[in-house]
Amino acid sequence: MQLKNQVEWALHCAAVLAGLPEGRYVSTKALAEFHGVPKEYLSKALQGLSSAGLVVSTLGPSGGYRLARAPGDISFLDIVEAIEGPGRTFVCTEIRRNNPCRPAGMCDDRPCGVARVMWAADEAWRASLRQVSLAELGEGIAEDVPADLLAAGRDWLLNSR
Amino acid sequence: MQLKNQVEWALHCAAVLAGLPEGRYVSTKALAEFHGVPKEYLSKALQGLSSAGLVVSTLGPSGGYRLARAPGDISFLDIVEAIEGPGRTFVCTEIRRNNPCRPAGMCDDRPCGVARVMWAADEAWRASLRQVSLAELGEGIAEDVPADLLAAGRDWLLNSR
DNA sequence: TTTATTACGGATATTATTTATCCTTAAGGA
DNA sequence: TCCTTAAGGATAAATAATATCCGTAATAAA
Ligand code: FES
Ligand code: FES
Repeated sequence: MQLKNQVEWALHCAAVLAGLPEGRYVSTKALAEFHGVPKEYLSKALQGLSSAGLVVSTLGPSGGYRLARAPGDISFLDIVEAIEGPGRTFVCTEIRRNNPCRPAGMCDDRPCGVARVMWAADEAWRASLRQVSLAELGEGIAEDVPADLLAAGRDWLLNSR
Repeated sequence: MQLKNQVEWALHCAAVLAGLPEGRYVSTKALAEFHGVPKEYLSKALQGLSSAGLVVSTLGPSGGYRLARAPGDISFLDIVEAIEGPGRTFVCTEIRRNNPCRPAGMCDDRPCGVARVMWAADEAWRASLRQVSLAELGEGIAEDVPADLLAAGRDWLLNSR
């Protein structure tokens, strides 16, 4: 079980957009070249973010994407779910119903004990992702990479047309 | 991203084995019929449990599988990892290295800030699975299904040859 | 007004993974 | 000796991930 590579791409794109001056847009082309990933395919990920309402797009020259909300109001979970969908990692196919000793309809209203545990773990994962925002990601990154390099990246993106 | 259906099968098989009297073995055939899943394919999952050291197998008539340890000493994580492997759900392909503004080798020793957050969530998921054992699963199931039905299932499995 | 640029979405191709079946081998019990 | 069983390799089918291509409409700049 592995998350799609789009998740890594989308998170990095969101991180980049979070560092931009207000109101500036960056195109798919610029984001793709900056991250070294295929433009057409990255586009699908960005469309996912867009339809989830996390980013806003605009057409035409100097168009592209910007965040729809403040970085502090967008969580990792928001982005991961925009790419992966809202489904759980564990899906129960109700194999307990095949048990030859089980009366039909037996506690069908209650999820299976196995599923309850698996879904609790899923929820722990989600909770962990929900509590980190793009703003906090930015703080973490600022500790790793010097301010002048971050500024250079910003400039590269804004002037790459 | 979705766990394999084998995970559900393996967990249910383990739960069943945990409820059996000490020293009794149950065959793949019986487990497959009990759960209504294809025998040959379930066999692969059981082989996974076996090579992970979670169950012990024996050959010949009245052969099959039993747990290798007490139910209290086998966690959900043990079983999930036996099927899914030990890998993380988020894999970092180091797209930061493609950043045209980044000096080569820049903090390559430290994982990317994005990966750190994703891996922390992975760890939360694992921790959640690690802290529930088959014994605890058994307690949860005993609350859902009456003792006589559990006994009937046990008998069905032990006499199905 | 024209032109270049862009997001969007559908169609399609390629590759990898999951799911499943089949068959041979060797071990163990009756 | 014969039947049952786990183990494991080979292979096939179905599904999902990865990727490319192209047409359309919107938009800003020239
Ligand atoms: S029946 Fe699906 S997890 Fe138990
Ligand atoms: S480079 Fe892989 S998560 Fe940042």
